[in-house]
Amino acid sequence: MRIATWNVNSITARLPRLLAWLESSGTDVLCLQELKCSTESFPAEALRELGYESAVHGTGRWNGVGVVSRVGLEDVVRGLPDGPLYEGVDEPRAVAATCGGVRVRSVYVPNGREREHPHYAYKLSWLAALAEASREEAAADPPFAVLGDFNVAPWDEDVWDIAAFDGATHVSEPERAAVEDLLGTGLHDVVPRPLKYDHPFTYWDYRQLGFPKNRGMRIDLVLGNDTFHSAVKDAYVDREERKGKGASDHAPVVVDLDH
DNA sequence: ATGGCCTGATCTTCAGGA
Repeated sequence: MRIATWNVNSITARLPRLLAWLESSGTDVLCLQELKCSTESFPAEALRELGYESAVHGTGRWNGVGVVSRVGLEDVVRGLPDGPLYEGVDEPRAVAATCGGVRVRSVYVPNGREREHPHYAYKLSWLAALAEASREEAAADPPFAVLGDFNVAPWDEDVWDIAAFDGATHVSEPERAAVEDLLGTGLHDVVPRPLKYDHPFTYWDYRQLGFPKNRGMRIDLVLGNDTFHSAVKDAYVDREERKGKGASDHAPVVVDLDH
């Protein structure tokens, strides 16, 4: 089974590339983030024509997550139990489903903006709620993984130049500790292969020639429990999908499972 | 060949992204 995660930065803007990529990559299950659409306006019919079912949690302009699968889609859960609100709003940042016997949770972790910003405290609370929501399935036997845009680079090597991130979000100790706590529930960081250069970055800023200069970050993660991790045959970042006109600023992370 | 931001909405400017 081939499972992937991809922050598409608008499903509407990315639809032609998404449909082509699903076919060319042979992906069975895809976790999506930053749909930037409502559940009602998600292009479920176009995906159905390719043989994929969809589970979507979106409210409009911001955020939005989904799971699409051609190997079944059951037991959909939208949101996080006891997830924090931001400015009184329960934002669509998580959706879980069971696809072909594998439980997946697609997540779009809050950005945090600045360390002093209320969004940063929200980010830490959201990650804590994610750990609680995942605790049971992480420790259980059936294959389970949390996949998505974590907006945290777990290690200094996961950004192109740690010196450029002095005082920034995404690399701070509390954010990394929150991801470490999530791993502590029984999950393993499935680090993908880069297809070029020496580090598997998954995001490159649109600005200032970020991609051509390989100024990237590894912030899209696949965290799998023991059963999931043991079944991993291969994992890589499909950087080809970051190329050219009409690309998302994130590349898909692809995992092949012996399952 | 990978090229100096992109997306959607409050829509000709702006918030948000990371």
